Amino acid sequence: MALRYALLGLLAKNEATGYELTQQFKETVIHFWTAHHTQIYRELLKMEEEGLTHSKTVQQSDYPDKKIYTITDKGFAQLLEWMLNKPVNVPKLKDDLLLRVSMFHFIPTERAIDFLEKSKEHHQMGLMMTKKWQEENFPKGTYGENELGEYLTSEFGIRYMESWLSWCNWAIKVLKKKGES
Amino acid sequence: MALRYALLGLLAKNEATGYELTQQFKETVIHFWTAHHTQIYRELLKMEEEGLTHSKTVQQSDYPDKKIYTITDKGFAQLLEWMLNKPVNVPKLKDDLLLRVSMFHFIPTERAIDFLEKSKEHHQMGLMMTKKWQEENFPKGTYGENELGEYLTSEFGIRYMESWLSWCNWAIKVLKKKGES
DNA sequence: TAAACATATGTGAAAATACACATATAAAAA
DNA sequence: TTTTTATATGTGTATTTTCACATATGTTTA
Repeated sequence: MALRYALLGLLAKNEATGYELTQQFKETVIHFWTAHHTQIYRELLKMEEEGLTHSKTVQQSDYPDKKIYTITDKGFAQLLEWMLNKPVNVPKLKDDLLLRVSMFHFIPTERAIDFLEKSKEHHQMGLMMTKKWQEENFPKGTYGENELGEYLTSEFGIRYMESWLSWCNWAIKVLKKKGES
Repeated sequence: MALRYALLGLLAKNEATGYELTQQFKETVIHFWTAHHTQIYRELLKMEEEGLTHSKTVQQSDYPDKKIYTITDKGFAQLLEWMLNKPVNVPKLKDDLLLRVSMFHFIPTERAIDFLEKSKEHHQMGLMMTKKWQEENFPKGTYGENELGEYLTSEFGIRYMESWLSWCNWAIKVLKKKGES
């Protein structure tokens, strides 16, 4: 249900195609919401049926046609209604790596450290990219009127990844200490 | 698919009922995986059909009968096979509050701060409880042989909530600065 | 005295999500 | 020269997850 509000929130800032929305999910929304591209396209169709968005098809010669979506007044009204009057659901997390960590006592220590090292690489990469993105979009912490939300959540993403890396280093230390004994 | 491995991991440590597993999900697994109790009961039934677990029903006079599940050799073998040979999926997150934060530019500043203050309370509570749980279960950082995983992930939970709180304070400061102008 | 909470396990149906696949073309990289 | 990547939007199906509800009883709280 809330996927639509994520999409409406993005459309309230800029009109966009399903493809562009998918890219934005990977770039910025990733810090707090995940969705498959097929799910995004289907939700866009449903929202148009309900009059929350409106689309125009644009022909392109060398690429496939694209559908540009805009938010309607009704859509924006529903977005605000949700934001201000609907209860905040508990966060839902599924972290495959942490699930494995929770069973590290079943596997060899070296293998466990491998998992953490690989995960460190991923998070280091993500951290670098998000920092770069942040510098490009909010140089010296300056943000536009309609960018406040993105500014706050991208900072969340950075802090999350930093905290992840620091925890990872701690966990590796614990494992190495255990390996010695 | 991975829910079953979370359950097998817990059962590999101790036999348990569906009810108890649900409690454990709320207490410790919460830091990396969420599941509804009906989903847990259904997965347990399916796993038993597939011979990964085994159950015995225990009659109780004043409470309803309970089914105590144990992991089978086949179940443990599959758990290890998954841990060591299956690719690690990308984490999936749905955070309703952060989704709202990403649209804070649409609502009054005071209202936005309210959201963050309430969220701070939740995380402060969670942090306290997890710290208490950690002290009870791992006094002075000592953990048993089959508790390594829980030790590492509970520390992750604590650091996550601390980082959350610190980000929250930062965000509130940003909003207050904005409110002044 | 009534309501809520803890114990304990589920079913039926709906909604959300993921997986495999399909289509179509150009540019860039291996 | 073959493969991969980027552009762009989907369908059909399967799996996962949630929601509302059901059952049954003892204790605690308002």
